[in-house]
Amino acid sequence: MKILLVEDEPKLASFVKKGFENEGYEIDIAYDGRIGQSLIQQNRYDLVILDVNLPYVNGFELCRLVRRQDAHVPVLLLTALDSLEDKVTGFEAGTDDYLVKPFEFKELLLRARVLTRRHTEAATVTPALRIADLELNLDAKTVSRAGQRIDLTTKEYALLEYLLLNRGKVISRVDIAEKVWELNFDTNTNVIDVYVSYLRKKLDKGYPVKLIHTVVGMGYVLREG
Amino acid sequence: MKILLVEDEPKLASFVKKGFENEGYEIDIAYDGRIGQSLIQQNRYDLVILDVNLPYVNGFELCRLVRRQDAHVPVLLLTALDSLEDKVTGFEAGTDDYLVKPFEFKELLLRARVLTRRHTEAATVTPALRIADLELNLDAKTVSRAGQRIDLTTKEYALLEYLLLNRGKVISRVDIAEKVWELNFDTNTNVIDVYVSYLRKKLDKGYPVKLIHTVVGMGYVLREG
DNA sequence: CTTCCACCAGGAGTATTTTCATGCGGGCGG
DNA sequence: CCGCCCGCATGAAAATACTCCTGGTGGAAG
Repeated sequence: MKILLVEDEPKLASFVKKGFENEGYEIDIAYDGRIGQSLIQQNRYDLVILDVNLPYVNGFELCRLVRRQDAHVPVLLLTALDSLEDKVTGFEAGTDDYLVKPFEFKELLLRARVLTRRHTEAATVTPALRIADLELNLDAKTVSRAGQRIDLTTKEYALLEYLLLNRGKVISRVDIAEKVWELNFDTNTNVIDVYVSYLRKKLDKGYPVKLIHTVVGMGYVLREG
Repeated sequence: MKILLVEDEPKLASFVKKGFENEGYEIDIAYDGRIGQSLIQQNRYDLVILDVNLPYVNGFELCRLVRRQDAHVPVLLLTALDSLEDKVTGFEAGTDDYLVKPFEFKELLLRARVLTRRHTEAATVTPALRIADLELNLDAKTVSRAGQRIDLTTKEYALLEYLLLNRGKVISRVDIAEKVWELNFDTNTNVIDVYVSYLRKKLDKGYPVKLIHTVVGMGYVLREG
């Protein structure tokens, strides 16, 4: 989530910057309207926070400019001017919110969250299982180690997913047979061993740190080192 | 443009009502939380304005209720409580804006406009779906690759749209059957395979980068490379 | 009547899954 | 100490499952 703050008071700017950074936002600062303008043109922000009183180009102007360029970036005006007139000007310039100084940072954060909410909603959250540098994407059904994509077959994937869900625990062959192969009775097959071997070939081969470990007489376990 | 105002102070309510009506809005009033709740359930509003201190069901509760029902209606909380705590509660309940009494009507109007604007924009502006150089226009129902227009039949389009909405995710045949063909039962048909084949011929043939990929035993996925 | 679309069926070609056979190594009894 | 057995690993073949394409049918639309 990337924010642009255009604010000429250095103290306030750095205070706000720190606050957002603590919340995991990435934030750029411009100390005057002209710099703000060029940053807006060069970057894609998720939110623009503008002070109104700025050198060279004021916040209202800047807001209009943003709207002419890209109607979708949310804008929040931040100003000491509490008069209704100014609010009208601000909203007519196309701002999405208007916060009057002095304000508490927490409120700015809350309002910023609302304005950026729809973006995060649109972005699909991809839950990922991981251990060490191995990552398993449940949506894409893909696996990567050290960023390198590894193609697995259905059974290989199912086995790895089960082991990864239980990483750190020793899993018996019986458990694996039930959960991954849906075999409840005892067929004397070594298919599990074979698939563990396949996974080792694809996941551990060539890496100094092995992730799949055999516990003799017990089963298998996924853990680092 | 239809608004619901839930406010137990008759004077303020009728004042606000008149104001909005002068601006061409249609506005319903509920004098307590319970009535508000039932109105929300029966109608489709473009904006809901809630007082926080209400008989029976307070504004925070009502806001949460709205969010549980329909995440998209904009909500504006209107209250005498100026404490940060209450603002936090309000925003956590899912409100889009928070206005402290006493306020000037004009400001309420401005903020209401912003909220409804954002909503209508979001509803009408349909961004094109795309992956790599493939682009699908949801309004025009057209598809192009590398700028070249591609004609698809209705079913082909429906299938592609579904895959593109879920790009990056592996989609099973069962899902496709349900969502695109509306088959919930298991007919042993291979239409899906056939249509994927059609899409491949039209979309991927002749391009070095294939977008439609088969994940054996799982389904299909749209991704680059 | 012709064309286009949606769907079905069968078989070739692949990929995956399973089985089978063999090898390795440690622990144990002789 | 030595050989044997057990549990495990692995390569390769066999069995199976899956996917894809071609060609064809019926029906709707023009």
